[in-house]
Amino acid sequence: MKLSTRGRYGLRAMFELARHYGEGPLSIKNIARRQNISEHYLEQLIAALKKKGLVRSIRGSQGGYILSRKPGDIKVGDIIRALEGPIAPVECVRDNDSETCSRTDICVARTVWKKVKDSIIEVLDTTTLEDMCNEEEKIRKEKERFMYYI
Amino acid sequence: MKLSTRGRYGLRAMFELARHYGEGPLSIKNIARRQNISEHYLEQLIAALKKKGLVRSIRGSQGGYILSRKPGDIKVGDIIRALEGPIAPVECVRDNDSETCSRTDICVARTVWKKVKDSIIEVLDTTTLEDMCNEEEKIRKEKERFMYYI
DNA sequence: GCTAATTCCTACTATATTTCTCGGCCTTTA
DNA sequence: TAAAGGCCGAGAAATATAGTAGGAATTAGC
Repeated sequence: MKLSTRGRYGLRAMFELARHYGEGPLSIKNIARRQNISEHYLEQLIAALKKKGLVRSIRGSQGGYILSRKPGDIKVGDIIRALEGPIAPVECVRDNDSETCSRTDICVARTVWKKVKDSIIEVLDTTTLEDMCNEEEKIRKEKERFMYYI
Repeated sequence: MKLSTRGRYGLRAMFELARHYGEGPLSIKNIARRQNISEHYLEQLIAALKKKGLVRSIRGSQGGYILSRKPGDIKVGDIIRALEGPIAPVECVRDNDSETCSRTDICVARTVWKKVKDSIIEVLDTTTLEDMCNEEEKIRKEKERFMYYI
């Protein structure tokens, strides 16, 4: 049950954009270098993010990408969904409708997967890019304090 | 972030064994037929489960497999781990040690994945095969009551 | 002891998915 | 008008998944 690089790289790229929110566009080359991701590959990921309206592009020289809304309004879940499709450990719990499986035994497994799905979504949809920025700041300060005492 | 058939089939097979716990061994052919899984493929999955000590085999004619302990003592997490390896959405949170990433930005993403991992494990390790059997029974009873009123 | 049922084992294959590359066109700023 | 940078589609390479094939070893029952 691994997340592919799409989701991982994508989140890192979006985090990079969040860190520089309000400072003008960041180019793919720039993001790719900072996060150590293949440029062309990242291009495709960002295209998917753009399609879902999470980023806006500015074309031409000195162009690049910016978040389409403030970091606090972008959930990690939005990013993962944009890049990996619906969040669901198995197909049969993808949609939230009440379709029941034909066989009870399968349904019981389904109950487990449903719980897993809900718990994943709970985490991803209660964490925003802003939270991640705050977290980073916290870590930075802790490190600083640590250095002080050396 | 999908679970492969290994985990899905494996859980269904184990559930099948749980349903028949105490009734003697169930052959692969039997399980495969009941759960509609390729025999040879299931064989490989069960081999992995056996290696991890979750099932015991009885060789020869009339042989098959039985759970190595009672359904209440087998967590869904045990099964998934046996078939898919460590439960972790990304590599860097696989082990519970305190290895910190060299780059802070990655670490922040890591914090998110760590939370996801913990929430998945929480669900999978608090659900046993017995729970699934009880769940099935509950569903069965509900259906029965429903039929009664028609 | 023979036969049928069944586990056990190793290898192989086909397909799908993921990850990344290539090359070129279009847009905008300096 | 040149350089920076987004946009786009095809496809290559690597890896993982899902399954196949075939046969050896073991045991119950006759």
